[in-house]
Amino acid sequence: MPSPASLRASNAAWEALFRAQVTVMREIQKLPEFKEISTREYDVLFNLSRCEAGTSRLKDLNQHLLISQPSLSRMADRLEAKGLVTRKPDPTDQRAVLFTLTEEGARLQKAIGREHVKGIHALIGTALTTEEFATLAELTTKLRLHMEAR
Amino acid sequence: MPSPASLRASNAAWEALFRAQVTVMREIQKLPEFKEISTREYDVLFNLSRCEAGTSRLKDLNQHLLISQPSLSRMADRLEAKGLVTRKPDPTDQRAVLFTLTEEGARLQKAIGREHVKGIHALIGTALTTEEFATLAELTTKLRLHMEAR
DNA sequence: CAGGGTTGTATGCGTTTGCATGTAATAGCG
DNA sequence: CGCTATTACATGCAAACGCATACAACCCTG
Repeated sequence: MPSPASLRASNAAWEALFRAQVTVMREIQKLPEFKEISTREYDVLFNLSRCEAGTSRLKDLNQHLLISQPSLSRMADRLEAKGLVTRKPDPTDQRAVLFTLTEEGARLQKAIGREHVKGIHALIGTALTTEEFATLAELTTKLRLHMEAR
Repeated sequence: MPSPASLRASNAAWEALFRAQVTVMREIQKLPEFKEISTREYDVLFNLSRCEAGTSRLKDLNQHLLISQPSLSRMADRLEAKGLVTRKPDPTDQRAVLFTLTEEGARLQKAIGREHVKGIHALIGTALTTEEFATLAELTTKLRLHMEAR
């Protein structure tokens, strides 16, 4: 049975984190860089760009996203149709499909990413000090790693 | 022109915050308390419960949510059909509609809220110390308030 | 106090989503 | 080995979403 103080601390933090995320994300969605593709689609391209050779299985990619597996499968259809990713069978597992950023996809991701960096900074750059941002990054990273290790 | 260090600090923090939110939210959506209603619907009930007399205009409510105004209007239809909220014209502005939690709606929100507190704690309670949670809450609250003041 | 602009909500419509399920490949167990 | 369970992805279908727009009430300026 956790102590009331411990319950309150973790809940207050999650609540505050979630509200902040909603507030920032509302503004991010209005930024010009997300006229061409949605934030969800960009998130897929971004996650792919962090993978070895811009390649990932759909399952592994899905792990880092909020959308369901069927939704990701269909989003992959659309991104493929736009020429931003390719689908290839995984040679080591015939069930799996490897998604890879095309050159075009990688280029678009980088272009949007650069704009996005400026956009984020314009939105929140003066909200906290550099030290506070660093602390925030540390704490949220620690939180995420704890979840992933569960 | 912001310094590169400032750009990096705010972006790294947002990136880490966002990833943590995705990771935690993925697990939250699987919790049993969100079988009956979705996390998005709960979020509406929760926000309403924080309003004076459980009442808010649709516009004001929408300010705190990621979904669009038309989506909220239709979600209100569904919540109304389930008997969780009521719609009444605002006497001070005939254009506006006041949403109010019904007793049933307030009861459900509290019941889910209580479960949710336990669920959150089970997910992240041991990820950080109480002091770290407090710092995280402070920083994310400061970030949100900065956004709202823009 | 008229007339055009603005604001708050609802609705038509095409798109995206999730759930349930189907299919094919792998893993694991006797 | 063979047979069932599991895993990875795709697809049918209904629900939910966002965009554009309609509509009505307010507001404001002359």
